[in-house]
Amino acid sequence: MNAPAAPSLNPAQLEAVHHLSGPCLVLAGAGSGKTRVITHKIARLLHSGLAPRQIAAITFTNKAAAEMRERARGLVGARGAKDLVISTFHSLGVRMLRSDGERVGLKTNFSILDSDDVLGVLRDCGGNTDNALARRWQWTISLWKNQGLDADAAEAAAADDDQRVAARVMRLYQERLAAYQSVDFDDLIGLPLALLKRDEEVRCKWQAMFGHVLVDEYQDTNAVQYELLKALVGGGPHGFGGAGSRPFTAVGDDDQSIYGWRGATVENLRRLPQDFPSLKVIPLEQNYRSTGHILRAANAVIAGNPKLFDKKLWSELGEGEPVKVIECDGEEHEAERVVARVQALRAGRTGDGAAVKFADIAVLYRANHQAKVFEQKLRAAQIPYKVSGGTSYFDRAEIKDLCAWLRLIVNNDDDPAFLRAVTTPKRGIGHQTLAALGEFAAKRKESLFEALFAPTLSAALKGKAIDALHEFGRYVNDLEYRARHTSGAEDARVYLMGWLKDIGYEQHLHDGEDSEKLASARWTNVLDFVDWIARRCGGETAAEVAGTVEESERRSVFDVAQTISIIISIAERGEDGDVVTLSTLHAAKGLEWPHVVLAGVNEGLLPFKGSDEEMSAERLQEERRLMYVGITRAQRTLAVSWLRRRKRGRETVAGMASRFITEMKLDEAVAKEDPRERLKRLRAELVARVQASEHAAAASSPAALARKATEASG
DNA sequence: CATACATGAATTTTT
DNA sequence: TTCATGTATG
Repeated sequence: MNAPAAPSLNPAQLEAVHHLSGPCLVLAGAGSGKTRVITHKIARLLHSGLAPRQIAAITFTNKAAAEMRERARGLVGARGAKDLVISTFHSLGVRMLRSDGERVGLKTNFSILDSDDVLGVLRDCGGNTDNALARRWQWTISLWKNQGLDADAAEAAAADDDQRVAARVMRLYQERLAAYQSVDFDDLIGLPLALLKRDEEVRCKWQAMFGHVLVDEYQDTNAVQYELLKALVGGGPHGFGGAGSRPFTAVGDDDQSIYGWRGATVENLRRLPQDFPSLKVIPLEQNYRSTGHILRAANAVIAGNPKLFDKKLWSELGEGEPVKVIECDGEEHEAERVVARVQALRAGRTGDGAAVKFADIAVLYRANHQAKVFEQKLRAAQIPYKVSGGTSYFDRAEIKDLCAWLRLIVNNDDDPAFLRAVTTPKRGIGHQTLAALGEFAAKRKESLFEALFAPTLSAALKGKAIDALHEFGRYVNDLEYRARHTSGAEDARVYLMGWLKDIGYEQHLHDGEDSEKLASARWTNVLDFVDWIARRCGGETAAEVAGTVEESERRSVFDVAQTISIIISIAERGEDGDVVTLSTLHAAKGLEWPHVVLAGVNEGLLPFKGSDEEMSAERLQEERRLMYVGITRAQRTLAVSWLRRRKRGRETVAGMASRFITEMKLDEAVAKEDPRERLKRLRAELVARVQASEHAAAASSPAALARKATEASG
């Protein structure tokens, strides 16, 4: 995937790579080889004399960062790639705060709360409010922070009572975070920015550190991230932006901006030429991914949006096949037809007849719940698949609980783990106690766990609370000791089950869950997890670790726990071979497949329309970009399906094809098709079909199945 | 206070 | 359909 078709860079790419002296904006259309540009530019920068550590490439996801490092390694070798600063905005923020956070009142080993933790804190702040309200607050507060507002600014700008309440909760929340010596994800951007703005010494240090900053997916930046970028590249009268800044490269595509709802703003693209008058804007318009029909459909759809910059994709890959529209009776029918198409593609009975793997095929849709029917039908047809973008096994609360304990056992100073473990299950240690402990620890610049055994703690806390904390601490120490001396799957299982019994975890699940069924489902997950860890402690017959079936080495629980985050990330990456991908459109961004089906392309679903809000022009434009992103994921064939009847709530309502299907102007495309092209295509299809029927007759597979598949593909 | 039933609402996601 | 929250009843 993502393999460049061209052996060398095209003129626009070259220009982008060679522009080292000033600010540069690369408008990288879908499939135009932007990662190539970034990696080649990194190589060029190294060649021009910058040290690896002076080059910062910033991405949005860890996955993107890992991929970029991999690609860079391929180009400049392992030695050069190792010291490149390739990281996400957030991990760069962590780095800055770990190094200089003390200047904004943060001890060096502050904790980072995940969104579950945040929800808990917010519920506390609001006096044990219900989940839904707390979630709304979380949402609102996060958006505010993304716009660079603090509690005061938010309260001043609050539009109604709800927002005023949220702003007051935000103030409490910030106080609580400070007391816990914790930050949330948004703070990982906001606090470094505050740091750079406030402290000239620190600002100079970081500005001097990076000779060139590259930002990937620039259209996804929010206001605060843009400010942080400006602060990093410096220049200008106030040290931000303007003339005299360090050179940087922003790579993005306004047509692929699909994260406005979480604070990203295309404004950042609009402002870039204004804030940096010497900005060099370079559009990359040659697409190396998709065939003509697909690209034309994409261009036609996106033409419905006002454009910021002039840019139109073209391709040398030939016309390919026309985009197919599949009209379905309902969701079930849609899933059946999609499955049939998968089978037809796989049997090579469509397109140019090249061998098609399951992994070459993706089904993309607007909302997660749409995956369900496809899963059912794919399972029924025995087609392997993976769902990307859904909640992962490792995101489940119970698994995170246990991981927190293991993290704490391995690293006593992991404060987020401490906070989670010490309160799950509840053991009479509340936020009063924890706030006091946090404050105490912060003063001493110690982790919570260290602070817990300090003799002077008794000055800050009452005896009862201290007793509870000490008991917890002793228990964790005991667990740690035994974890080091327990190895082999069987003993590990005993150890882990004993631990769960000690902390009363099963009971905890039943207490927290009012449905018995759900509680036992969670407990089953826990048992799976225990088994999963135990197996990794080895010593058993034929333990299947990383696919090998050899007698494995015995490893201690401690060792296994130590590598748990790595194991999880590998398990999550799922190098799971030849499977069909089911994914939301959002999660599909940046990926590509030879064959793509866009499912449920209905008015109301894509463009999505909630129950009672009317759609603003901006919302519609973002939906259109989403459609554009979907179309441009396809390399060789694209099918778009929609539902004549759609379920909404309990009732079934008439479904309408999305306006985006009309906007693709498919009829026009076929009509304008070169007659020779068309003849060639039809003949190829015919040949493929004849071959297919021969193949079907020869194979033992039921003829009915083959007929069905052919039907659906034609 | 806990359980049972009714009613209403349903995006997108990374760190 | 499913999930979560609210209300009524024991």
